[in-house]
Formats: sequence, C-alpha cells, structure tokens
Amino acid sequence: MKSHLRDLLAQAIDKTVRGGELRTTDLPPLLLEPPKQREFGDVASNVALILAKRLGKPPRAIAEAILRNLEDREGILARAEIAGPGFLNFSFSPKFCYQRLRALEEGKNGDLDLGKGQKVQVEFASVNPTGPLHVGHGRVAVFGDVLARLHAATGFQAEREYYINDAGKQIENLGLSIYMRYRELHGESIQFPEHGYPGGYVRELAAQAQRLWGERFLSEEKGAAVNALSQHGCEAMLGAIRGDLGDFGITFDSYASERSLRAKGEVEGTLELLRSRGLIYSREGAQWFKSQAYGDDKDRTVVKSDGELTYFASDIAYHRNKFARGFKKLINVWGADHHGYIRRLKAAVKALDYDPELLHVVLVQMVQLTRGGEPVRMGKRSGEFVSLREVLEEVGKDAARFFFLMRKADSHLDFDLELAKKESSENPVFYVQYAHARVASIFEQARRGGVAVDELKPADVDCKRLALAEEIDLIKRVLQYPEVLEESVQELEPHRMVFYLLELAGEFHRYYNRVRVISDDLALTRARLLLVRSVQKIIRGGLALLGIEAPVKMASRGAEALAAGQ
RNA sequence: GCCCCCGUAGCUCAGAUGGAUAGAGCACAGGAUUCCUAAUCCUGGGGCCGUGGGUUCGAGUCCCGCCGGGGGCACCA
Repeated sequence: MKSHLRDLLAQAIDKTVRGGELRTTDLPPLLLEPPKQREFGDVASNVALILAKRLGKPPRAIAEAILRNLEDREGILARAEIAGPGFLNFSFSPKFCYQRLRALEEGKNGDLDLGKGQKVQVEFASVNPTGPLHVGHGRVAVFGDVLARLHAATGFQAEREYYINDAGKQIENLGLSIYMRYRELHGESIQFPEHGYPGGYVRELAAQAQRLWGERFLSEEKGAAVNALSQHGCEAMLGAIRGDLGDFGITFDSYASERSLRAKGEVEGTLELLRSRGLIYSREGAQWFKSQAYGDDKDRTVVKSDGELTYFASDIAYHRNKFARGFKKLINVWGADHHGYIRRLKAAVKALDYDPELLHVVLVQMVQLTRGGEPVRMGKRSGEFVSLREVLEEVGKDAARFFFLMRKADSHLDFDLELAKKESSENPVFYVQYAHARVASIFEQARRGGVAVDELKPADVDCKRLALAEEIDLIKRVLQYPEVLEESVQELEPHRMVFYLLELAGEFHRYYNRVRVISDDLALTRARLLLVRSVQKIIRGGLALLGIEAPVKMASRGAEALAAGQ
C-alpha cells in the first residue's frame, strides 16, 4: 500500500528536480511513516523538511512544488496536503483500499519477495549438550526460529542450524561428572569435580548408564570410561534438547558438529590458511590469531600451549564453512552474555575475505522469570534453574512463544508465569487468538443463516458497501501487514509483528462491538464477511509466522474452569 | 579499569534517515450484553522521556560526562 504511494512520490520529486524547481542530486530515502495524529492522514513524509535543510530553502515551498508535480492518475489518494512545518500528509482513497483488499483476498498480496531466493542461514540455540535448556535458551531459540520463518515468508531460502560443541572440555566435564555419579551409585564415596555439572540430570544419566552397561565402567580405564560416558551424555542431552525444542515447535534443517568439523580437518585447514597469510603467530607456547588487525580489542588464542584447540578456532572454521556453503546472509542468535565474541568472530570473517556485514549477530537479553510479580529465584551455581520444559508445561507453547517474542531482543524480558497462564484480557496471547476465533464464530453463524461464506469470492462482493469509517480503518490496518512483515525481516525484529497483531486484533474487537457483520442486507453482509475474513487471514498468517496456533474456538477457559472443579 | 545493552505513566513496554500536542497494554474508577462468544467494547485520570551539558530552526531519538540496573572482560567453556 505504502509502496504505491512511494512510487508516486518518487516520481513527483523526480519531476520537480527535472523541472528545475529543486536543484539537487542528493535525494534522501523516502520514508513514509504514520503521522502522530490520526487526523493527519494515513502516512506522512518529511522529505520536504530534509530537503529544506540541505538546500536552504523553505520547507513549505519545497512541499508545494512536490505536490504540484504529484500525478495520482489511478486515484489512490483521497487527500494530499501540506501541514505543520512542511510535512506532506496523505490519505488513501476508499477506492484504492477496496482494490487492495480484493487483491489480498485473491491471494495476490501474500507473496512478498525480498529475498529473491537468496540463501540465509539462521544459527541459534546451539547450546552445549551438557544440560537441559532453561528459559533463557527458550527465548533465543524462539527468536531464531521466528527469524527463519520471517525470512522463509519473504522469498529467502532459510535454513535453521544448530551447532553442537561436542569436541571440547565441557563435554569432557559432563562425562567426568557422569562418571563420578556412576561410581557413587556403586557405593563409592567420591569427591565431585570442581568444574563438574551439579544438576540432578547428571545422576539420572549415571543411573541410565548403570542400567545399560552395569558395572562395566568400574573396571575400565578411567579415560576410556569418561570418554564413553561423555558420548553417552552428549547424545542423551542432545536428544532431550531436541525434544524440548520440538515441543516448542522448533526443528532444525541441519546440525553442525564441532567434532566432525575437526575430524574433516577443516579447523586445521582454516588455521593453515590464516597461517599462510601471516595472521598466526606463536607466543608463550600458544598460537594466536591477529584479530586485533581486523578490529578486535586484542589478539586471540587459537591453539593453547598444551596443544588443544580453542573453541574460537573451531568457530572460525565453522563460519568459513558456512560461507563456503553459499549462504549470502548469516544470522547468529546468541545470548547477550556472548557479546564479547562478536568482534573476534567478525575479525576472523574479514581475515578470511568474507564480508563481515553479511554476518548478523542478534544478541538476545536475559529473561527474568516472575510469578505474580515476584522474581523466581534461579541459582546458577547450584545448577538449579527453571527449565524450558517446566515453563512449557506450565503455560503452554503458544503463551510461552508469544511472551518470548513480545519484547525486542535488546530489552530484558520479564516473563510472568501467572500472567502467561491467565485466560483473561490481561493476557495478550488470548486477545489475538480470540479475534481469530471470533471471526470463525461469525462464519459459523453465517453458515447457519445460509450465507455461503466459504465460497465467497471478492469478485462477487461490492466492497463499496464498506463505507463506515471503522471499516476503512480496519481495511487499512489489514493492508499494513506486508509493510510490517518487511520491517520485521529487515530489522530482524519479530516484536514488530507481535505489536501489529495486537493492534489489528484490537481494531477488530472494536469493530465487532460496534457493527454487526450479519444483517438482513445480504450484499452488506457479504461485504463485511469479506472484510472480517481478511482480518482472520492476516491474523492466522501472522500467528503462523510466530509459530502460534490460531484456534477457531476459544474453548479452554470453560474446560479448565470445569476441571478446576467449580 | 575497559566494552555492550537498558533507564519513557503506579507496573510491563512501543516509539522506524532527528520533526507536528510523547503512545499502548495492565493496574485503578465508572459504564455497555433482548442481538454474530463479555477471553470483548466504551469513558476517565495519570509523564521534569534517569541526570547535566552540547549539536540543531527542532532532540525520547545524535555527541560528551555522570547516576542507577544487567551482561562481558581469560592459553574458560
């Protein structure tokens, strides 16, 4: 919708320049934004103000010149005027709204193609398989998943990948932890390793090992036993993680393994490449990558003095591997605690002659769980935290996903478990879902009245009957969807879609309360049905992008009240 | 000590190249259902945009300092 106007405006400015009324070649990008106040119209442009600054001419004069050259042959605008210091305010004509609505209902507007088939990889979660996922991981995972969905919906070829750090010390520590618990199970008194994993799941893994292999590891040489248990623990945890994420509606297209990356010699190969370029040197028995030369704060170790590779070394090779696979855009979704890592990774990318701009790192801030406003205590040290599974079981997939997405990544997230469970107007998830269900309910009613909703085609509908101000507003809101989608993808900000859906649902609920869709006037009824059907379609599509169900009935409230026992 | 994020209504947060009188939800107070689901809607009060400077015709937005909250600083993972 906006893009049509943008074209018109661009032409007008172009014409103004060619006509000699504006003497500039340096035109700002045309940004059309909703004005502060409704009376100012649907969209506003401050282009005249910006040009005024650059050209030293009065903004209103520039605005007038542009308006004079604006040729709206198709009549998409109802109003175009200058206001305030020199804003250009525009309102779309009802005729244009109807036309776009019809196009939307004919399915012509859903195919936004920003990506042109470009390959994008979203790497997220990538949690070391040394323990179960907790809430913070959940936010990161949902964020990454939705970024992938957004890209897939806009013409990108999006792939989700999970990178498994299965080669380093952490996995070894997991194995050692299991090993000690295993011996404990067999009656030995043990001293638990300092860097071991204290969580209860380690005991379970040990018990599992006992069931599977009996006393075998008691007699086996320690190193071999730890190794076997590492592998066992890693596989088991990965399975659990996969299960948790699966229940959250998240699956991956591929898993990358650090161990196999090393086995294939890619890590050594990458280091060799850097070495050949003189970017690796030895100091104090270790080997360092000259990341400082590429914008990092300091040089970083890639091989420790004991000969072990660092995780960073693997990460360099991993990202080289990603680019080699042909991805044109890489998105890494990390917890905010990894922020110190960005520079060194970008430095490495640059040193390998890839464009660091193609690598987007989204940092997702921490999650603070609360219950009725009171913080839920989580002790990292004791290994006790609220797991993602607990949250999932308590509030359900839809509420959890919605809450994780409600804030931009930069913001710390307060996640109130009580609120997420509440089935009332306080809970935004239900607000949006209810709007969708309400439309379904209207359809049900219409069918009972003999109106063929399902066969309703835009061509059979007289959209002009949608003449109320509420109706025009609602149509305009519906037609905003592609713009919101585009911004969400470009800015990597799914929360924009969440806010939009809340607004759309609100606009619909208001409309519903004011206007009866079904009436004796069949032509009017059909027009209104078409309108609410478009609302439903957009909400369903928007929720699908967030991985949230769009129910046709809001039944759970009654059912749960019943189950709760009066 | 250095780096990153945050600070906007009682609470949780939006605020898109700097632009018009700073918005929403919740909470609070009152009201709406003979009619498509009241999980809804309507009305209302609420603000030195942490703070002090600076740039600008114009700053919640940009720059510098300070205060408060969170995170990161390794031959850790």
